[in-house]
Amino acid sequence: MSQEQSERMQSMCASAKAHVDELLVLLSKSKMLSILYTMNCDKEPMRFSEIKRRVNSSSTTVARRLGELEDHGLVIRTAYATVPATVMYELTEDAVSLQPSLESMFEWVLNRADGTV
Amino acid sequence: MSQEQSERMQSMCASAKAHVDELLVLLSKSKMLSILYTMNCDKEPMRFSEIKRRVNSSSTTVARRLGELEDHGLVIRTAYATVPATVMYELTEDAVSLQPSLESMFEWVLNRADGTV
DNA sequence: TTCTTTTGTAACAATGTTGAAACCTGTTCC
DNA sequence: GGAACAGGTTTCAACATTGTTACAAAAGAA
Repeated sequence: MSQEQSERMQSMCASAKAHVDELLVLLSKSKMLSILYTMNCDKEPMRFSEIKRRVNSSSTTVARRLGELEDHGLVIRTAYATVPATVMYELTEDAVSLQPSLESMFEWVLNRADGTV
Repeated sequence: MSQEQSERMQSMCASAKAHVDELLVLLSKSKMLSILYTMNCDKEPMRFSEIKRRVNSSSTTVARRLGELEDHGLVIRTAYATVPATVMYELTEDAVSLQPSLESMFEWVLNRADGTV
C-alpha cells in the first residue's frame, strides 16, 4: 500500500471510516464482483435476464444486488415500455473507474484458478 | 474487460469455473479484503492481535479468515514458543501479487468515501 | 499459588442471507 | 378469455455467519 494511502486511512474521521466499511460490505456481497465484472464485458447496457444468466444466480439475488448498486450510484436502470418489458442496466462513470482494479483482480483469480485445475 | 480475459472465461471448463467461484467467495467474506489490505501495509509479518486490532473484528472472525487464507496458500502462519505465545502471519508471494489490484480498489473506495462525507 | 499474557477453539443463540415458489403487471397473440 | 413474455416483488423456511462467553496452554511475575 502506498504511503499516501495509509496516511489517509489513519487520518480518516469516523464517518469516512463508516463509508469505507459500507463500500467494502457492498462489494463483498455475494455475486457483486461477478455482476460488476460481467457488466463491464460488453460496454453496453445489459438486460436483467442477461446479467442473471451470466452470473448464474436467482432473480431475487440479482434484483437485490442491482438495487443496491443503483442505490449507491453505481448502475443506472432504464425501463422501456415495450411488450414484454425491457430493462437495461449500465454502469455509471464511477463504477467504470473501478473496472481496471476489478479487471486485474479477475486476472489474478483466473491465473490462480488455472493453476489449481 | 480484455478480449483475452473474456475468451478465457468462455472457454473455461466446469472445474475451473468452480475454482474461480471459490476464490470469489473467499475474497467476498467479511473482513477479508481489509485483512489482505492491512497485512500489506507493513510488508513485514504481523501478529494476530495487531491484525485483529486494525480490522476491528472479533478473534473468532479474524482466526477464521486467517485460517481460510492459510488453507488457500495466501498467508503463512509461524508460531514461536514464547510466553505468552507469539504468532506471525505474512502474505505469500501469490497474495502479494494480488496487492496492486487491491490497492487501486482501496484507492477507489477511499476517493468515493471522501466524496460522500 | 494465583495472575497475566497471547492466541486461539468450542458452543451457542441471535442475526443475516439465500433461493424456491407464488404472484403481479401490462400488452400482444390466439 | 387465457397464455405468454420480461422483469421483477413477497413470503418463508433452510441455511450460513456472527459475536459473546467460557475455556485452554504455558511460564514468568507477584
